[in-house]
Amino acid sequence: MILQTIATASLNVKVDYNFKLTAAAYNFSWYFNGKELLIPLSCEEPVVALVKEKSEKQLQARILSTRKGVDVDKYLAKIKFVLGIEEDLKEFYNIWAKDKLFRKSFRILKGIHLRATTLWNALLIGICQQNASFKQGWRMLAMMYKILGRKIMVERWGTTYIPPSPKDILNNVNLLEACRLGYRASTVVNVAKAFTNNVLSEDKSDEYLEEDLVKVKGVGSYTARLALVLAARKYGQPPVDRWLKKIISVVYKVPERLAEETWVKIWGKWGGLSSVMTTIILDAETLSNALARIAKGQTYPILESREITPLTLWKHI
DNA sequence: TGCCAGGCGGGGT
DNA sequence: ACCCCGCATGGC
Repeated sequence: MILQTIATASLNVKVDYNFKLTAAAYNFSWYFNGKELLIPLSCEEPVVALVKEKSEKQLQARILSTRKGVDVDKYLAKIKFVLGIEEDLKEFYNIWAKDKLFRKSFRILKGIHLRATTLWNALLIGICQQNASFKQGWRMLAMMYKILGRKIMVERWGTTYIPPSPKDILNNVNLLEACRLGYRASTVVNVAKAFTNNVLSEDKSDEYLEEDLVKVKGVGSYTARLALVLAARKYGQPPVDRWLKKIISVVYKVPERLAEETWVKIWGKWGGLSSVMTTIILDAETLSNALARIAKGQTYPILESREITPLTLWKHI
């Protein structure tokens, strides 16, 4: 069964937007090939979108499925939200251009937006980052897609994977072991149960607050906040892990206990976006390497890096 | 080998 | 409100 194009649309971009960086950041090879971006839109049907640059300020989106009668308008709205092409970051840029830690990356990264994902997938991403290196976390997530997700064929693209649904996880708990999640596996199961019990619902993903998400055992403040950033573009409460806490305390010369407060003072309502951007700026280097780069003043990503970084992940996995 | 890491919860104070 | 520890797994 091959997914075929059932609709095509042009998307006008009105804000500062760098498609390639946005598509590349924290992505896998089965979703981005350097030119075209594949966005999974629905696991049931299944439906995906393929997006590429058409011209300056214009993207082309194709919607692909196995049947014709899908709700094109609904999916187009979803594609726009995922891409963030209506997200105005002017205020964020004003801070970025002047901030001590950020300013050197401004020219390189201006126009990058975070791609949004589902609440469920955002929680999986967060759980995989818990007490693990950046590489280990993304490898764990990749294994979940490959082992528990749905492998599908897409016309003029090839193979891709749809992330496993909560049901897929609960029906194949035995396969989680092969994903090498360690003790994080039980948190994945708890979150999957929360979705199948309707404690959490994808439809309400933009209504949730941190306090709603941390009710799930294994989901703490960091994971909840990261999920709100990635699923709802809620940036008000920044995810601050040990890595970022230390970096903030070094760069701004404050005790670690004041790191979050300092971050919010600098970034205001954009703190959550800045937290994720910091990992991109420093190529998600391990803490000691990140601090060495800060000391050298290398506070911008190496776009052509041969190592695995947030912006080159898609070349490796 | 034996540490330790982009968290977390449970148990202490 | 804090502090402290154990925890699966992989990397060095």
